[in-house]
Order: sequence, then structure tokens, then C-alpha cells
Amino acid sequence: MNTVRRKSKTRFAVLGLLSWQAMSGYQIKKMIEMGLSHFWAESYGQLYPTLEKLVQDGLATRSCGATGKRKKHVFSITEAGRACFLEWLAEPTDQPRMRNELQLKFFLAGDLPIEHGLSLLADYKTQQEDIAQTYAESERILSAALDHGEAVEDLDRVLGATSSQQMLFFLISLRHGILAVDARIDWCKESIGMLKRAQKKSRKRND
Amino acid sequence: MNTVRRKSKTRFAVLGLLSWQAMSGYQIKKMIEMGLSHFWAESYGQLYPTLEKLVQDGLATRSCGATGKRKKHVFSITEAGRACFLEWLAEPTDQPRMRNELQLKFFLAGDLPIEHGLSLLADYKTQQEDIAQTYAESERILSAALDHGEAVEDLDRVLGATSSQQMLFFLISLRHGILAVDARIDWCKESIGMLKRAQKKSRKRND
DNA sequence: TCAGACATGTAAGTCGTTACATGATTCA
DNA sequence: TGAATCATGTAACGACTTACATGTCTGA
Repeated sequence: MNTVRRKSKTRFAVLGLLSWQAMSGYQIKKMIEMGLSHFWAESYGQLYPTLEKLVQDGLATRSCGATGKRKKHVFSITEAGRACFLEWLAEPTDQPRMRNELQLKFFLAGDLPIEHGLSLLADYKTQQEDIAQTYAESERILSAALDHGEAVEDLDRVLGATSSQQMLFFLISLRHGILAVDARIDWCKESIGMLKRAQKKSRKRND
Repeated sequence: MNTVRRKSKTRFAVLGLLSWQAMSGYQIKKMIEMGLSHFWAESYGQLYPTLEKLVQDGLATRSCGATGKRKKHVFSITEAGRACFLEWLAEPTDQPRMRNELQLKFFLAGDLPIEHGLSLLADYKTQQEDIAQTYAESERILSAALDHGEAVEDLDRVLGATSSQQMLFFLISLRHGILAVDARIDWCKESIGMLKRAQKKSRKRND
């Protein structure tokens, strides 16, 4: 009967980026890919309609890029948009749809040969270690800057003046990713150990 | 032009449960809610059509519950179904859509009052600690059983004979959840500490 | 007798991705 | 001149949830 409203967070992600600076859809996409890819993604198919809707709702304005002949829409956040974004920020976060395929696999893996389990873990470990490395680089830069109270060049170029509170929140966000990824790597190591011990034991039995 | 094939894992989750024992849709749903809820969910709207499709594809068979007048469909996995499931198990797991709303919030939280950040963290911490507690109970039971080579009564009742390899895989799955949840709690503690220090510092400045 | 669990299913809608269509600008 | 990047959009589809519709059985 009633419209089934689900809550897409896309608009808030977009609004949050626009709160830094006015941008085109294309720039927003690029920024998400560069800075948020480990924990957020948007496709053009979501992005452009969302921007359209933001304008309709009075949360952003569209202005045609003044300079070029090239068609380029620059979106700016409005005061209403800023208020809406801030409201979301302070709201309790609803817990995400939990779906972890690898955990499911191991839960159901009763009949899987142990060596296949080991190979699954090895793949996952490599993948997570790659992520850990990119995180580590970001952390090195950010926490050095925070310690010395210096602005971060890379961030500064993108965001303009970056306050130390903003850097603190960046670091907290980053640390979420780092602790999560480290936990996954630890899990791999621990599980590989368990499976190898089980393998040895069953080999001994078969001698 | 071509059919856009996306890969739903629902069928494998169902097949995996059916590989333990024949069940009705309702029972499958209950089992997921009881045992997998921290990392997997299915709705009836997904479940029943998936079961239908499994039967059509020859991966499961439906038999009408013999006993009662109550309409009840019992699904059993076929050999083809078992093969299909095993194939998925051994396949490399494709990485999930990354979307973490809380991490996004902190990334974008530059203007958020620190006390709101603290309250976000406090909520999340409580929630994760609840999960940690249910995990801890499961772990206690499982690892005791593994150590003593004993069957686990609760599991045994559900699954019939539970092999020690199966219990090992259960434990590995469980440990994934535990390490993840512990990491999130650690992140909360660490972040709360950082924010409180920042708060103190800014208060001192304002004196 | 009546609440709560058992049990099956569908319709409508939301969310999100993929693939395509289109064209301008830059730079080697 | 031609490849890469900048740039905007949409159509079609797949995945999933919510809300509803319907009825049975059990036990207090």
C-alpha cells in the first residue's frame, strides 16, 4: 500500500563531498575511486540520477561550467543540503546487510578438501595484504601530519584548508579500515595454521 | 545486448544447508537466522523462488511431506546439486561490494561536533559487544569439543554425525567473525580515546 | 478458543551495476 | 591523427526487501 522507502546513502556520500567543494559528477566519481574505494563505491548509474534528485530537492544547485564550450555541470551544496548532510552524520548508523561469502564458505565447508581451504585462504590473504599496504601509506602521511600539526599537501590540494579536526576524523576513518584488514590477515594466518596442523594429523593417521 | 549475469550466492547457501539434510523452505530460513545471522541473511522473497529454480535446474528435488495434511515441501539436494555446491566452495571468492557507512561518516565528518562522534562510537561499540558475546559462547562450546574430540550436542542434534573436520571449519568460520568484531571494538576504544584527547586539548585552548 | 508457531508464496518497489550511446578536449 | 581522458547520461537487468495474502497446527 504505502511506498516502501529504503534508505540509500548515496545522496549523503555525494552531499558530503560537495560540502568540501563544488564539483561535477565526473569529479565526484573520480574522488570516490581515489579516496574511498576501500569502503565506498558509486556507479554513474546511481550518481547522475542522484545529483538530479538533489537539485530537485533543493539540496544542491547545478550551474553550467562557465569557462568552456564543453558541457560540464558543476554542482554546489545548498544550505538545506548542508543541514540534511549534518543530520545524517549525527544520526545513529544502521547496521549493514551482513553478507560475508568467505565466512559462509567455511561455515558450509565440511566436505571441502583441506588443501582447497588452504588455497582459498592464501588468495584472500594476498588480496588483503595489498589493501593493507595502501592503507599503511596513507596512515604514514596522515599521522605524521597530525603529530606535527602540518597540513597535508595531497589533501590540501584537493580540499583547500584542511583543519586538524578534519585530519583527525580522516585518521579515525582510516584506522577503521586498517584494523579490519589486519584482523582479516590475522584470521588467515591463524586458519592456515589450524588447517596445516589438521593435515599433518590426518597424514600421520594414514601412515 | 547480452544477458547481464550477476551472481547471487543465495543458491549456494541453500545448497550448502541442504547438503546437511533435507529441509523445507521454512526450516532453511530458521536455520539461517539461528546459525548464520551474523554473516548471512535470506528473505522469503529470495528463498522460495530460489528453491523453485534449484528444482528446475535439477540441483534439488521437492517431495511433499508424507506425514501431515499440512502442506509442507521437503527439499533434498541431488548429486548434480552437490557437485555444483562443491565447485562453488573451491572457487576463489570474489570480493564483496565494500560499503561501510560508519567509515564513510568519519571520512566526511570534518564538521561534526566531537561529542556527536563520541556518541556514534558509543552506540556502535555497544552493538558490537553484544555480537561479541554471542560469538564467545559459540566459541567456548566448539573449541572445547574440538579439544576433547567430542561431538557437540547442539550441532549433533541438527546435523547428525558431525565430523571433526566439519567442526574445524565451523571454528574457522566463527573465528572470522570474532576477529572482525574484536577489531571493531578495538577501533571504537582507540577512536574514543583520540576524540577525548582532542576535546581536552580544545577545551584547554578555550580557557 | 486463541495466540503463536508452522508454512508457502507473490507483488511491488528500491537499490545498484553493467553495458551502451554520445561527443568534446588534450596531447603526443 | 588517433588514443586517452573528460564528460553526461540512460536502458535493461539483477538482487533483494517489505508487505501482504493465506491457511494449518499445537498447546496453554
